[in-house]
Amino acid sequence: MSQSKAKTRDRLLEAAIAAFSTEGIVGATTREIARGAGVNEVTLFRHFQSKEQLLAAVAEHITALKAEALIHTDEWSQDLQSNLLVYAHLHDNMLEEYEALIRMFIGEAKRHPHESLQVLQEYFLPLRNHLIAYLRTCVERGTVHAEVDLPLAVDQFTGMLLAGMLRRHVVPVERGYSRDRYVEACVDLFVRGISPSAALTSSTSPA
Amino acid sequence: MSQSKAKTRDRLLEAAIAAFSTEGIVGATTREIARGAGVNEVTLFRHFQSKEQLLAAVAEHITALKAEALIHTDEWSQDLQSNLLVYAHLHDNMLEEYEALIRMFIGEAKRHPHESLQVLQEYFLPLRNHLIAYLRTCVERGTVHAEVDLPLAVDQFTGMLLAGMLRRHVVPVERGYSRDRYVEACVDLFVRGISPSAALTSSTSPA
DNA sequence: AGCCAATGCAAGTACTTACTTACATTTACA
DNA sequence: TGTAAATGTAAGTAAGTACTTGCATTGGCT
Repeated sequence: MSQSKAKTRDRLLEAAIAAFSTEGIVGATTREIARGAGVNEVTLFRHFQSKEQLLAAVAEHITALKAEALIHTDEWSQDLQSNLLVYAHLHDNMLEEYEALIRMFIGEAKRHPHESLQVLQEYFLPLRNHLIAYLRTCVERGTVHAEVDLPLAVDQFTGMLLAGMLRRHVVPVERGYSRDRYVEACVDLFVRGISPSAALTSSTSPA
Repeated sequence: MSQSKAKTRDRLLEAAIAAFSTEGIVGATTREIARGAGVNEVTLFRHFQSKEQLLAAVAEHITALKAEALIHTDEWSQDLQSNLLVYAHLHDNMLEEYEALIRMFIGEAKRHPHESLQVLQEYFLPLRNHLIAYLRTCVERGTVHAEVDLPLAVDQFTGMLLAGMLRRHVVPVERGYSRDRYVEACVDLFVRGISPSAALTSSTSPA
């Protein structure tokens, strides 16, 4: 019995994620969420006392899935450029998969700061730390120069990917390059930026 | 008389921008917008027949202001790095000024595609074209290598700035670097990427 | 079979929203 | 000063919302 209860709870959470993503938090109705889960609206309120608590449970439910994202990231087997390309595509696919949810929480960030931070921070945090740890080994190995601020650089890198996804969905005009080409270009730009090649040009001492 | 009418219309538009930005499109109420403009709610409906038409007028009103943004961008007087730093700070300040509005339209992109595209595209388009045109002269001058896909590169550059703004407001945690430092680092990374320094490392032919 | 938790169903409550109508009042300008 | 456009005031409508209550029904477990 408690298994079927957990089942309907999960279906309610999934339906809530879908409704919140596409309709927004205020725009999504408990009636529609219940219908999407195939249950009565009253059942929704028996599981979650209010719409706010449902939202909190949704945020918890999403962050609980974060461990899965790490499964395929233990292969830093190739050179820096190839490894980063693999990571970039993985990251970009995650962004694409949850694009509606991400955009929704970006818009709702000031109205629901806790849930926004919980989802958008905790979900990508392990991936981010994994990438930073890898780049640190590259610094020791000499394939990344030591002056690089790794957390900042990683934010730049993932920021380019995030902005690319947002552009695709918010300003869907023909931009003259494909999605894959953009991802590859981000890797190229990033690698050139962190490689120990030429002299460092700092903006505080312009050439 | 028609001057005072235009005045109340403008005040309604400004109040609508503020309300839409902070409360979202569905969350913002006509009552609150009218109160913010200091007029009666009925006056709002006499100027704009519906909330939807008010939103459309808001989008038009915002894009009509875009010309102003170009005023201070005709100074490409220094070297590449310095010029880009000036541009980056200008762009970043614009992002910061309209952060709530930008986040709102990102979240509402699929529900109001026309208005989202109108605002987020047309507003930054002239700035973008201005930057591309400048970089084209740099290619001719030899300070930017010729293989660079300029529109893509500019999207990467502005994308990093956009993502930086979003992180500040959506995931407001201490990141170990200041806002200015992030902007400078974006310029550094970008300049290293488009400068004709070392050999090109393409992701299609990794070293 | 029988119990009990989980769900369904019908109806209702209290509230808010966008939007309207009718009439009174202000305000600019000729 | 007179007139007409612009605004204010008061009241109301129709619809949707989150959420509740009471009771009937299901379905798994012992």
